[in-house]
Amino acid sequence: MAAVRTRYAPSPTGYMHLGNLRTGLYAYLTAKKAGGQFILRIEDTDQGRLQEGAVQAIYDTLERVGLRHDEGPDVGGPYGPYVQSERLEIYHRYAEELIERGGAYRCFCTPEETEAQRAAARLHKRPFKDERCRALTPDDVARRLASGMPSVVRQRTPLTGATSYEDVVFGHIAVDNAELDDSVLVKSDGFPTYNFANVVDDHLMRVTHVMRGAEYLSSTPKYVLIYEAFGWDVPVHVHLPVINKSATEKLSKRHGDASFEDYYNKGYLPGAILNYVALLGWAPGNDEEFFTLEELVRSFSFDGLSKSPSIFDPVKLRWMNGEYIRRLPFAEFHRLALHWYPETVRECPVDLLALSRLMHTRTAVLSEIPEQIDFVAALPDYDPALYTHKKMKTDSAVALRSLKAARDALGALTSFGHEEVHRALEGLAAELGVKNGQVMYPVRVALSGKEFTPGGASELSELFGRDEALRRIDVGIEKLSRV
RNA sequence: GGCCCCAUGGUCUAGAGGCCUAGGACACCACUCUUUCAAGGUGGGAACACGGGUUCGAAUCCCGUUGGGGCCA
Repeated sequence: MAAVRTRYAPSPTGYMHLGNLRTGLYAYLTAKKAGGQFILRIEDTDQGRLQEGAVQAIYDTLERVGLRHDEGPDVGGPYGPYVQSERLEIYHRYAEELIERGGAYRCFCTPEETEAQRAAARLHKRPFKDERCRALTPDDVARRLASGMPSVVRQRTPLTGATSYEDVVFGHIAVDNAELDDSVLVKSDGFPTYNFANVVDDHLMRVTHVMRGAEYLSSTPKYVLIYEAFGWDVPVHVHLPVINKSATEKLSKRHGDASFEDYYNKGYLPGAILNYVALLGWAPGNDEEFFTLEELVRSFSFDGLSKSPSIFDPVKLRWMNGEYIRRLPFAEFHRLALHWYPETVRECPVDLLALSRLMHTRTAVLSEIPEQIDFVAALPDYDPALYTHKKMKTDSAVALRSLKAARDALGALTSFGHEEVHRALEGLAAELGVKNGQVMYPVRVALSGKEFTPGGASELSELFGRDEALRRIDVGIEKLSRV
């Protein structure tokens, strides 16, 4: 049996949405699991929808998630070109051959005429087959062509019989040929449609497993007919369940939905995104849910693919990203976090490593870092009402007393590590006969001006160092004195 | 509308006739740890769409209904 070859064939029409990425991932896994080749092909025949920079975005995304293609526009390969707009000659040649073989015909109808036939077909509840152009003799065609009449190439779908194929995930799919429309294969501008280009390219590029979204499930019989008309082997088909945004909406790149770029730019790790997306529509058969790309290659199997569409859950992605971040070696987390520390924080005298240590378990998404540390470079102005906290049993009087005592206690420390500070504050609470929180909470608020912070009073004290810590406590004392 | 496909908690899913008192994960709730918030630990609520068959036995097989999705318009 020939080596397994799969292809990922995105259209450069915008950012890469996650469902698309997952299709690429599964194609990659299928090829690599079998030691075969993974091909990248750019499907840019829909010239109207091309987007500037979209091809680059495809390269960048594949690179970031580690899906390396063996053949493609940038790396070359024996079956190029790998960009459809550069293959026009090839499509024309095969279109002619298909016409000769009876699998297609030239249609000279104007859009109006076609629409009229369509309407008539609809009225009779029949699929659209262009009876007039189907009946044209070779001479008629030659004459019209010579006179410069514009034309398209249409698939000649059989009037009788049935066409079927075995889909790996959906099983036996069959349709009556009489139900099929004669769709356009080559447009009047000379560009092929997906319907034609995908078949020609997959065959010429020796693709063994065609993997694509389930939305193609019901048009695949038409493609099978084309393979058969050419006398080509029909590749294995693997249709993947679609990923929806909600029960009623699907993920669309037009709405700027879940695109890889969006998540990547927000500080999601490529590995986490890929891992999450791998599990939408595929399950390993056990309870594992963390996989590196290599592990996916090992575990992946068609058996685990599901048939029903799934809904993309950003909340679970966020959780998974948090897990990935927590599992990062500390040095690696620090390196990543640094990019998200504002200039003011990077330039202030706090120990950034200590800050990162506080942030490591508290970061689910990198982009959420700035707001969590917005009190570090400068103490924000805050409402002294913060000092009143029911659960901590503090009010302004308790807080004021604690802060004053803490000021003295901390001022006397010779070492300002968080353990020393913690011990000192604990001792202070005992001395004052109050609960730990009645001292800790006000100190933490004074240090940060915030209700919630990464780390508590002692960690923040160490972070700021004695001078800054005492200064902030003084500000708190002053605020409370004015209440 | 025609054709194709799908159907386990809110979500992702395990389950390929008895192992199911339906398992895991996210989310949610409670408790715990505790110097706030996270993280961690413990516990909890929550599903086989419905109706018929087949079978000693069905989430698992068959048919229908309902619901959802896709393709062609």
